[in-house]
Amino acid sequence: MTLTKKATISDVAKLAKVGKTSVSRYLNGEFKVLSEDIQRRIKLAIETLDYKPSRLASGMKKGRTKLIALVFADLSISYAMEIMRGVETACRENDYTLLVFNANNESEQEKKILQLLTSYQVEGVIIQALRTHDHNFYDFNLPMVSIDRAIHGCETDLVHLDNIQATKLAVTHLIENAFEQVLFITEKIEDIQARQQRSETFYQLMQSYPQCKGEIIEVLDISQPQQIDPILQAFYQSGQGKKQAILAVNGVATLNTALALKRLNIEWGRDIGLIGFDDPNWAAVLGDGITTIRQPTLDIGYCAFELLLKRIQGDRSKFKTVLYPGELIVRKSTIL
Amino acid sequence: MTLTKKATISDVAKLAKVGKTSVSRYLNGEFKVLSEDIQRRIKLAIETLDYKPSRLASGMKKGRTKLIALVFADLSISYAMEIMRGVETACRENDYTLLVFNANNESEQEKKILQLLTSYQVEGVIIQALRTHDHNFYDFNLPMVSIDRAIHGCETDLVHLDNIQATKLAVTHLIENAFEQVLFITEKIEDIQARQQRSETFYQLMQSYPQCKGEIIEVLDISQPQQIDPILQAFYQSGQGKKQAILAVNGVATLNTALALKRLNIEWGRDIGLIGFDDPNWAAVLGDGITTIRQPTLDIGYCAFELLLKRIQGDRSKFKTVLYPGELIVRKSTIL
DNA sequence: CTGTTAGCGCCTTCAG
DNA sequence: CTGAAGGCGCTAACAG
Repeated sequence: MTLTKKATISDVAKLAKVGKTSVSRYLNGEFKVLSEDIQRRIKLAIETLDYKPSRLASGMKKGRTKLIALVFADLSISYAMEIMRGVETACRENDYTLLVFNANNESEQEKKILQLLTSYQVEGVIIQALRTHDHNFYDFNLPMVSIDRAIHGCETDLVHLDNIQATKLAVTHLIENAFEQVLFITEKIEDIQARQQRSETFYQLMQSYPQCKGEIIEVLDISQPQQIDPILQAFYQSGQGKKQAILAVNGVATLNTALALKRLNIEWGRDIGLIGFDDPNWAAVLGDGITTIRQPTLDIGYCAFELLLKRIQGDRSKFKTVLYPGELIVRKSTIL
Repeated sequence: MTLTKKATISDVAKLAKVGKTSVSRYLNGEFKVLSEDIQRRIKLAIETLDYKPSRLASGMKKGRTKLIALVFADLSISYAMEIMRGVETACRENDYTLLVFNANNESEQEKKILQLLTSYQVEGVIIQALRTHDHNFYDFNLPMVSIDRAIHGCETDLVHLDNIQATKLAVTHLIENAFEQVLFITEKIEDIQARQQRSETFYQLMQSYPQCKGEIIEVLDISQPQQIDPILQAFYQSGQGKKQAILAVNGVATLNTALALKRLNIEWGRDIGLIGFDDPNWAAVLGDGITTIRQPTLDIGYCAFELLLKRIQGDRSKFKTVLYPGELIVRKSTIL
């Protein structure tokens, strides 16, 4: 219930009748160089004063703020949230604190954020970059690890889903279930690595299965019915009794595809197959469940932090790319 | 591409051939007290040195770190995410930076977090407290606004859904649609305010409608089928031709209720009515859509920040509670 | 208008 | 083992 000013290290020192240095040492766990007696007195003083060391001050002095930043291209997708949970968990376990930023899909914003980071002397950054950026990442002298996408012209550790393996999983599943015509539907690919890899892998894999025809459609705004409905309709009508499926590039695409199918009165799991990347919590309950390829998002976030921590601690080894395998979650939507 | 040490205010001052004070003033926008000439020189120096002021240092000096904290009881629910987006947006617009914490439903953790906050000298806190806490919030001398739940023994500004109005919305809708038996299903209420208010309001409202029988069921772990399935089954069987509906206390409850109904082969929108608080993105696509009461989550987050900012800026007025009205989103699940 | 002087709270020599 | 002195980068008086 201290209404008094916040206690400082000097207050503690005074009360414990020791030098500030000893208190500082105590705070930093250098117990071997402190007599039992002094430790006890300091401990007591700290408790009675309810003293909390200022990380600002110590951070300024040592340059170690115990702050890391997490920068998202778009915070509004549930995927970002899941990643964040992983990072947050790792932070908590390692006594780091998380600054969260949302570039909001604006390059200008992303740039500003990066500036801010140096202002706060964060020790490192985990970033899901906005495509291949236009501003310079490379004059950015901070430990950094990327998630999802490599940053052009700026080598970093990188962690993301093994898109090739994951796509293979999806395609194999479709082939095994005797689908004869598959539409890969994706948002504007731009230079977003996951979308590129998934669509390319899809394209290449389909070559090896003559019994099944693959097709890729890139939609500008996947949430616009007028853009997506006719495409799906046309695809469906082109089926002519063939067994058809749709593969959606991510959670958003899956949801919007499902919505469109509803509007068109095409039922997945009966009229058509549906499978999507990401495994949002609603996937199990849409219709009789939608088959998905799940990403280990928590692990990805956690791993990103671990890589970052190593860099912060001085790891100078070659940049790593950590790929996490996807997991196929089979549900009714692909069992026609 | 500066590989050289980070520039400091002194470097700028030296290069611009002015005093540090002038640079400081420049940085703080006190242009009226600076000659054009000096301003120009400073500007130039800052640019050539790529100087970025350290918020740590200035924060330490002025006590204004431009940092605020957002503390969640549970970061894993999508509701938290949406709130966060609102807060983040407000932060961005006001040049504040967001520290995000997850108490992870552990009181111990929440306590630690609060400690940390003072370490970083955050200027304020937005908190979704863990129930009525066991540790002391009130010796916590920081601007603070709560979301969702009031904090027992610690008055703060508070912003959340108008649960009374929202519940009324739901009940009225059900009555208007001639339901005769309604089950309110909720997770363990404990002392979580939203759950209390919703269930109590439900209970009271039902008194005024003799034509409709209300019932409240509190489930310990709503995601456990063995806990929820038999309850729903029993309720359904007790119907005897009456028009029945289920009202779920939040998004999680809605989802789990839907899952259970699926398992029990009871179809919402046909066999039974279903309506839930919160409006998660999947609500529109579960079955033919689930009727919901939507919370303006973005606004709630945004508003929380605004209230906090006022407090930070010295507002000492009486504590406010801001209630946001819910919005009824009618879908097929309540149109039998 | 401008610069000098003290610190903010802490950590790091460097002598005891 | 311990403490005094100096300084991290910045700002707030106080002089000029």
